Amino acid sequence: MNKTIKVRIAPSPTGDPHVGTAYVALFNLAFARRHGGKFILRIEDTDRARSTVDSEKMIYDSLRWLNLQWDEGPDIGGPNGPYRQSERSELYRKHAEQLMASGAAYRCFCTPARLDELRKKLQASGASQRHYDGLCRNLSESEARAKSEGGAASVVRLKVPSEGETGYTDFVRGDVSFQNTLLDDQVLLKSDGFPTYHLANVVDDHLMGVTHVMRAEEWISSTPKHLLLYSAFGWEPPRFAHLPLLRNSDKSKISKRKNPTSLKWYEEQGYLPEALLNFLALMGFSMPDGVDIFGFDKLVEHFDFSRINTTGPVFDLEKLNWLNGEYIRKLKADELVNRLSAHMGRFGGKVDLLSALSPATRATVSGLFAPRIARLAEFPEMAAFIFTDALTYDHSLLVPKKCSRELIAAGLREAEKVFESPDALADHKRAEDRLREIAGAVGLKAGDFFMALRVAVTGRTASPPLLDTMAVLGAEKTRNRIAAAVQALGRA
RNA sequence: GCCCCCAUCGUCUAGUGGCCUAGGAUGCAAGAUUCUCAGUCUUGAGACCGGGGUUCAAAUCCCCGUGGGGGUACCA
Repeated sequence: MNKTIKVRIAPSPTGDPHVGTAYVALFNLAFARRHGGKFILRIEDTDRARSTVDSEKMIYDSLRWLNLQWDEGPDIGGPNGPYRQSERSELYRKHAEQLMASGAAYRCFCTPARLDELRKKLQASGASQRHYDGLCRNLSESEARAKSEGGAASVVRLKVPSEGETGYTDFVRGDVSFQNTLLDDQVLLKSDGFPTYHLANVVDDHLMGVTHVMRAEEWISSTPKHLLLYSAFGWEPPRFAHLPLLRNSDKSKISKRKNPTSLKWYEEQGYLPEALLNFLALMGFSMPDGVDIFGFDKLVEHFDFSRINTTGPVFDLEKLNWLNGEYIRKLKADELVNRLSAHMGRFGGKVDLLSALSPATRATVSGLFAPRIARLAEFPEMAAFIFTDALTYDHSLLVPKKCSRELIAAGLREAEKVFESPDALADHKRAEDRLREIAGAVGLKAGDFFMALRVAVTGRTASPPLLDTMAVLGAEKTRNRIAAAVQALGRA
């Protein structure tokens, strides 16, 4: 009789929603789905100074944006709530008392100053032993009561065995063990009555029925503390798996100084959620067949701890950009329009430029730019010339290198005539042929002439194919722009 | 300082003792396509941290170095 698998992520609502949270959530969710288990979202807001409701809301928003849906959480409830630690204080206090009653924990009255001193002394000596000397361990009940009643501040500490070792088998790393003598008597309850991470975490995971704890590598050295706590309570601990830590290019733990870490940023830049998820999956995980592009369902299908790496992957935006471009190019025409429209409506100028166009033209324009952008946010800037009526020309661009201004002007004037007919662009090939004829007649190389036309029509030297672009604008606008360019040349 | 984790192309990785002359992807370079840019296609350069073992055989197992990272809080 197997217990239902239950996993969780437990972000702290401090600051922007972190890409590392999404990373860990992704693998937790994949594992849960793989085994028909449940995925819990728990908010760890025991740090009262830094936690904010705004930050909590952004966590929901970002995870939803990524479609990392949880089965239980503060916002949707569940059988083992509340799922916000600030609402569970009483629970932690009771459990700490239970530990004191059983003799597994004790009240400690040592001041931060004394602790500091102990730490410094030990560091200086270079010895390998625990920092806290356990002074208050031996306080009698009456002594402790006297101090308490005298108004002395206290914390609750766990009695960590002074011999033996605590170990476990990590699903991704194998056996890991620590000497108990090196582990400090952990603070369980702070002097403000709030639990530390360790206590809250263990109590919650147990009470919520968490069977597998999948978290980042930075928690490895906390694991023995947690194991000791489970044992102090007489509880069966969950199984642990420590995921590699995302890194900056200098291999240090990913940080916002050196990398964009806010999920909001990725959304604003126009990374597709499915592309970001795919990229995150690539960080430390690989498919049996080696493919790089795969969706969440494929990750679920092939998820296995043996396919997770132990080495911390460097977070490389270049590869994300490539991957995102691949996803953009794979989008169906109407879906691409939807994504671009939604993105423009939400970010940047908050104006959906595409809405000014006919449905058919929207699809055409989107399709023209899809292979040219890596992020949705690049579109409004790159396609701006489509939507504006006032282009400004740079003469040096209008006249390609080694071309004479006169010839260009003459060519443009001829081209202008071509677009006097409303259906001049009905047939791209015919229109292109006519322009080539003009180039030849005026004495310009076709390439140079097309470049001049491109600048005249778009104001820039890089654009989608000229005739496609002109067709989107229509004959009239095309002609007007060419005329404007001729004028601009005249003024030069 | 002490404890723990880790180590294959610049980067993400495949590799679980012989299929390895180390594979793929990205990035880079070159070429093709071409009205520019992008895309697409083709080609190229590019790695087993070092030293000892074990073995007929080691990128793969063991040990020692070295390097990197994380932890060492009344943060999480």
